[in-house]
Amino acid sequence: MVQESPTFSPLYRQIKALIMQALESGEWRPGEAIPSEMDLAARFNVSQGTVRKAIDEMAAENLLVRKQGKGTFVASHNDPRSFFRFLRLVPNDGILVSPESVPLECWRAKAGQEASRILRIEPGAPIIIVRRLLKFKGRPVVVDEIYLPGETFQGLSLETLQEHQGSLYGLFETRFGVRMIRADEHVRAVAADRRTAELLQVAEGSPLLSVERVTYTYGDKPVEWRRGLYSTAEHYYLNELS
Amino acid sequence: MVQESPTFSPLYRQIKALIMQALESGEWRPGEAIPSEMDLAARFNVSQGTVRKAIDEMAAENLLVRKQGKGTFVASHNDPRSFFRFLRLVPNDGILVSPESVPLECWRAKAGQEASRILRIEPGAPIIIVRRLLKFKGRPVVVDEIYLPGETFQGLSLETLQEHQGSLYGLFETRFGVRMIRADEHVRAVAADRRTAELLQVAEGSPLLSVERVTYTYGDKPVEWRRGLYSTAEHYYLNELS
DNA sequence: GAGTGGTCTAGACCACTGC
DNA sequence: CAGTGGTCTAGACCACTCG
Repeated sequence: MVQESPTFSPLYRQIKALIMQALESGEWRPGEAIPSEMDLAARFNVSQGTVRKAIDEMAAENLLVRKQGKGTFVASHNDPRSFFRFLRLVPNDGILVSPESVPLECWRAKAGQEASRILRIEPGAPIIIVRRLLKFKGRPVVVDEIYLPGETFQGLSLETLQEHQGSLYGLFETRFGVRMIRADEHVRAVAADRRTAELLQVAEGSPLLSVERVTYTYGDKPVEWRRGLYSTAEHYYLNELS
Repeated sequence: MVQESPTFSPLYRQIKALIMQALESGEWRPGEAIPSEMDLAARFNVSQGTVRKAIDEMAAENLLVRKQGKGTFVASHNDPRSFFRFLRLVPNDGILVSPESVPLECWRAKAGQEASRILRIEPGAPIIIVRRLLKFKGRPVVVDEIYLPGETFQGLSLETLQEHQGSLYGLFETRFGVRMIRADEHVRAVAADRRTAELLQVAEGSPLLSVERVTYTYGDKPVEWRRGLYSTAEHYYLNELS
């Protein structure tokens, strides 16, 4: 037989793509329930099992959350269960506490070479830069410098950041309709510069974790570039390998 | 109706446990094929679909590897595809190269408080300590100090380590029958001590990544505790968040 | 009790591998 | 061509949630 399908894609993946598309278009908002498996099966003219397999994959990727007896929901960074999804910092004693976010600065700039390459925008395109402190139990532990494409985050200001309760990605979701899906982190050890040392109340030159993160939304589109400097005297960066 | 099953466990999980048990008992060795889904279904008196779901989970946990048309195989650290499974260090230029492992020392000792707690062995029980260097393109990048329970790794010597080609976990698998399944890593930034600085050819006091890893075999049994010091001038520690 | 996701089955057919 | 994993279906029943 002739191989007719060099790009063969099983039905459930096509269904997945359709659901993805609906998600991306905002047909269902974060936190809301999507239609039942039976309804989706009817809509796409496939069996429940095929829809199920599509949803299985999306649940595994943290795009959807299943709740037996209730329905399937669009994952949201405003859901308490997602708060620690992207923050891998754990206190030495192992007892997790929610950090307090202290916005320091927020200003406009034009994208330089690096920012334009990473965020895939034109050099010189508007960007927004945010600096903030993360405190655990009142103690400063992380300094973040966050680069955002200005077009996507129009109107973001220090006031917006200060008013908001909850996680930054929760704000991005509700205020700007941007859903953070996945991220890559590059971790290095660096020496604290003077300014950072003061903010984190450590000695100048003391070793800090440098965590560079690029965060992506649907379609692997980068929408955030940030560099965090972590003081790892009282905390560690946890990674589970399997 | 009365809730008869507070500890309800679906059939496919029971099957998974049985397959796990067979794996653990060594019924099939790393790299070997396990019986076909149909055979297992017959053996356990369930449908193929149920076996499939059990295997699906185990494949997702990297315990088994499926190969369409060929069969399902026991995952092995001697498989080239698994070489980088636990090493998250990437060169700045992004081009992966296999590191060269240089064993430096290997000696016997008795477990102190920390080692006994982490490896869950009696204080004073025999342990083996290995020090080694990891080189990329001839340059030293990582110093590892590895603590192993003596009982499990009887006969391990510097010569064994030097003779062996391939990954350390591959050696553990073939020589000692120990399969590394998952690991937790605690990452911090520290200053290079004099001895480490010399080995890594960096200045004393310069910042290094400290990567503490506890590695587990079947049944979440810890079988390795190691501390690595990584020079992150030419490499970074990569973590993918989702 | 109605509606949701979760499990289990049986059978058909497809895609890939190797003899 | 036989044997393997991979897909898809249809239907039955279970576990959970909520009104």
